[in-house]
Amino acid sequence: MKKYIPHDIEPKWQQKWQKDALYSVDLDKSKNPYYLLVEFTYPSGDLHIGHWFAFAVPDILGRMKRMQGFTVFYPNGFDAFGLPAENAAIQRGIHPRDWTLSNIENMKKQFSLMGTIHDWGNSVITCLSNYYKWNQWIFLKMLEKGLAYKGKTLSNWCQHCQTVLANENVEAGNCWRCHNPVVQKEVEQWFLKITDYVQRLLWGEGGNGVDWPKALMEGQNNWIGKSQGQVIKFDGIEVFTTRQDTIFGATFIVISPEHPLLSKFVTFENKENVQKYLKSVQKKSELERKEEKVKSGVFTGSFVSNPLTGEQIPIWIADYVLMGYGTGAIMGVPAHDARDFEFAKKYDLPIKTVIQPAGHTDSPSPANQVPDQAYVLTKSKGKVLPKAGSYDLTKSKGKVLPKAGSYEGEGVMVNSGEYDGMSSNEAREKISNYLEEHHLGQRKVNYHLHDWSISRQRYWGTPIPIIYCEKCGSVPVPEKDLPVELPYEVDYHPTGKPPLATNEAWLNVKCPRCLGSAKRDTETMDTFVDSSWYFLRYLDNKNDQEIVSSKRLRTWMPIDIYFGGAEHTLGHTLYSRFFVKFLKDIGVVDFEEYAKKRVNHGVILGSDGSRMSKSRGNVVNPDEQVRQFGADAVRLYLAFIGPYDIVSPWNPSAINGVYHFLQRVWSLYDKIASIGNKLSSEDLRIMHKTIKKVTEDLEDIKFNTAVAVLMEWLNYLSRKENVTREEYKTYLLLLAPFAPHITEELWSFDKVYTERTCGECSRTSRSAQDQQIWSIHQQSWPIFDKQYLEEAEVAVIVQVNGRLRDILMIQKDILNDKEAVEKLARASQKVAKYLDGQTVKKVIHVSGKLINFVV
RNA sequence: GGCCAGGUGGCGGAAUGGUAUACGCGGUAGUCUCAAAAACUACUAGUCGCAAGGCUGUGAGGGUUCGACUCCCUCCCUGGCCACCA
Repeated sequence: MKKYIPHDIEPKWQQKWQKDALYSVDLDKSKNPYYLLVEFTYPSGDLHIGHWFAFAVPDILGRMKRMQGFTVFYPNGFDAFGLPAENAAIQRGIHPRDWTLSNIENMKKQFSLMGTIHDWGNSVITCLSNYYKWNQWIFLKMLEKGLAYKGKTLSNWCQHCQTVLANENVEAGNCWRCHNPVVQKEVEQWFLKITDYVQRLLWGEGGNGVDWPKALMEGQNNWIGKSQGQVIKFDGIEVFTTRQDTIFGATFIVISPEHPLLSKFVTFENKENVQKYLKSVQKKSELERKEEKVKSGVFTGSFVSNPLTGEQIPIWIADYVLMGYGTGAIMGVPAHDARDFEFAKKYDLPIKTVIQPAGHTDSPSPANQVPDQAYVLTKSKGKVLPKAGSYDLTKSKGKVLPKAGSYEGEGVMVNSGEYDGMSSNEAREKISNYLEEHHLGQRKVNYHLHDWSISRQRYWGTPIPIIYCEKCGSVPVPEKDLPVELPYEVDYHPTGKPPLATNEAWLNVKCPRCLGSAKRDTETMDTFVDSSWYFLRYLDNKNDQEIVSSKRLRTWMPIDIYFGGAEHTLGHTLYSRFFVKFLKDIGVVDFEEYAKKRVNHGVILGSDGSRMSKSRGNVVNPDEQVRQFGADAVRLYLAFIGPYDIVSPWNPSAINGVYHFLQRVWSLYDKIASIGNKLSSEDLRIMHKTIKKVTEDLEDIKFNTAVAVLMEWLNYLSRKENVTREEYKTYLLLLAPFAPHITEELWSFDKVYTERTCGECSRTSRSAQDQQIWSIHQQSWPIFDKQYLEEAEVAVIVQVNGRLRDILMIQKDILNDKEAVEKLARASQKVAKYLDGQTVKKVIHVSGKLINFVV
C-alpha cells in the first residue's frame, strides 16, 4: 500500500465535503438539533494555534454527535469591531473596514484547513450593518425601558487611545490594548443598567439549572459582590457598613475626595490643605492610587456625632474611600478594619476596641489605648490567637510574626454600652434594628457591580442611534430608520475630536421629532455589546425583519454546549447573560440562561512554557504544522495534549507521536484478513470497551483519554495476527471525529467500503440513495453492547493486611462466592507465605475486585 | 489581602476508596541495513538482590479505614483571577 501522506488526502476530501455540502444544516428542518458553539474570534488576520485548540477540538464532539444522529449546528463568525482595526489601520494607512474584511477572508481560508464541520452559510460579521442594526435596536429597546441612560461619571480614560475603558479592560492600571496608563476623567456617556439585573445574574446553589463551571459562577458572583449592610446617618453624612456591630468603635469618618458634600464640611482654616490634597489626588492615575502603600488624607475641620455614643468625631478626606462604592463615605473603625487602623496610626486618631475574640475575654481589654499597644492578633484559618504586645512584620526563622493591627473577625462585644457581652453577630442585628427604629439608618444590599458604560470615543464600532436636537434634546433614531450606518469617510486618527464628528454629511441630520437641524451622537458602542447576543443571530443571519425568528429560537436555543476562554468570566459571559435576560423580559426569547453547558478551554503555551508571543519567538504556526504533519495530526495532538481546560506547553516531539500513531492506523489496513475471521471474546471485549470509553469520554469533554484508549486498542490490534473487517471498520468510525481526513480516505478504500455496501445494502446494485451515502462522516456512531464487556475470568487482587500479594484469575461464576474465592486465595503459595502461623482475624471480600486477609 | 485551581516517573499526563504511574514523549538495548534514517521488538519510579523476591514511593506531617493519590485536619509550595468592596 502507498504511504500515508496527509497533504495528498486532506485538501482532496475538504473539497469533496464542500462540494457535496456534507455539513450544511437546514435550520428549519432539523431533527435532534444540537447547537455547538465556540466563542467567535477577533479578525486579527492570522489564525494561531490557540484558534485550533478552541475550534478543532470541540469539532471532535460535534462530529460524534452528528454520527449519533444529531443535526449539529456549528457556526462561526467574527467579532469584527474594535480598536486593533483602527490602530492597525492608522499604522498601515488602510481603512479599518478594508483591513478587517480582508483579514476575515484570509482567516476563513485558514479555518478551512482544520477540517471542521463549520457552517459558514450562517456566519455573522459584527461590523456589517445587517448585524449592528440589531445592536442599535436592542439599545433603543433598553432606552425605552429606562435601562439605557446617559450619565456623568469619573471614568477610566486612556490618553493614548482617547477612549473610555470598562474596569475589565484596565489591566494593572494600564489599557488592555495599548498598555499605556489609564487616568480618571469625568466624562458623560451612555450606560446600560446591568445593576437592575444583579439578582438574576447571581448564580444560585443549583447553578440556575445549567451546567456551567463552578469557578466561573463563583467568579461572577464575586464580581457582582453582593454585601448586606446598612446606610447609617452620622448627622449629614451617610456611610455604608456591613459591620454595624463595630459602631461604638467608630472614631472618625472618612469621605471620598469626589464626595458631593465635601465642600460643606471643609472649614475655612482647612481649605488650603484640602485643596492641596485634592490636587495631589487628581494627579494620581488609577495605578498610582492602587499601588500606594501608605494611606493619605486630610482633615476637613468638621465633626459629626456618632449616633450611638454621641461622641464628636472628626471628618477626614482620603482616597482610600472610593466614591464608586457604597455611599462614598465610611465610619472609621480602626480597631476592627485594617485600612482604618493604618489610617488612624498615621494621623494619630483614637483606636477603640469593641470586639474581643470569643474565648479570650480574659485578655487585657485594650480600649482607647495607643496604637503601638494595640490588641494584636493573628488569624489562622478561622481561628484566632490573641497575643499581647506589639510586633512588626518581621521574618524570624522563615515565619512571619503577627503584625500589629485590627481584629476583623466576630467575637464578644466590649465597650459598647448595653451591647456588652453579646456576640457580635447578635449585636449587629440589635444595633441595626435600633438604628432603623430611630431613623438613623436603613439596611441596604450593596453590589460591587457597576452599570455598564458602553460609550467609546472611537470610530470602528456601532454608532449609537441617538440624535441631539437643540429644541427636543436627545431623540432616539426611529426604528424604521435603522441601521444608522457607520460612515466610511472619516478621520479616525486620534485627535481628541470623535472621529464620527469629522464627517459633516453624516453628522448633521434633521431631528426626527421637529425636523429642525440636529446632530448625531458621535460615539460608538463597546464591542462587548456585539458579542452579547451574536449566538442568536447565527440562527437567522439574513433576517431583516426581526433580530431572530422565534421558530428557530424554539428549535435551537438554548445552546447545548458553549466553549470559550476562562478570561471571559467577567466580561462576555456576564454581559451576554444580562442581554438574554433583557431579551426575555421584552418577549424576544423565552429562556433565562442561554447555554445549557459551558466549558472553558485552557491555553497552549510556547514550548518554553511561557505565553506565545512574537517577541519571544515561541509562536507555533498552525499552517506550518499542517504542512509538516497534516491537519489530522494537529487535531489529534491538541486533543491528546492533556485535559481540555488546563494550560499546557506545546511539545514539538509529542506531535511526532500522534503522527506516528496515524501512520500505524494507516498500515493496519494491510492486516485486514482477506477471509472473514471470527472475533474472539477478548477481541469483542476490547472493541466494546473502547466504544464505550470513547463515547463517554467525548461526552464528558475528556478528549485526551479518549485518544489514549484508541491508542490502546491499536496496540492490541497490532499485536494480533489478523484484524477483521468489523474491527477495522469500527476503529475508523471511532477515529473519524478526531481525524476526519485519514479515516475518510481509508473508508473509501475498496475493502472497507465494499464490505459495508454489500453487507448492509444491496448485493446487486447500489441505489441512488446509497450513492449519496459515501462518506464515513455519514455513518452511524458505533454502539457498545454490555454483554461483550464481561470477561470469563476476572483478575482478583489478593491482599494480606492491605498489601498486594497475588493476583488470581477467577472464573466468573464463582466471583460472588466468598468462600470459594478465599479457598483459592489461601491455596496460592505467594499468599500462604504470609498467612503461615498467623490468625486471620477478618477477611474482606469485594466481589470481582479483591480479597483482603487481615491478620 | 481575598477567592479559585493545582502539587503523581526524566517530561505531558492516567487512576476520585481497591493492582499507582494507563496513553504518549524522551531514554536504553536489540532486529533489519554496507551504513544511517525510518520501522519493528523488549526494557524503562527508586532501591536491595545473580535470581526468586523484598522494601520504599503520589509536596510535608498527622488522622479515618481491612485498604488512601483519592476522604478529614494542619502546614508548605506553584499557578490563575480579583483586589483599598467599607
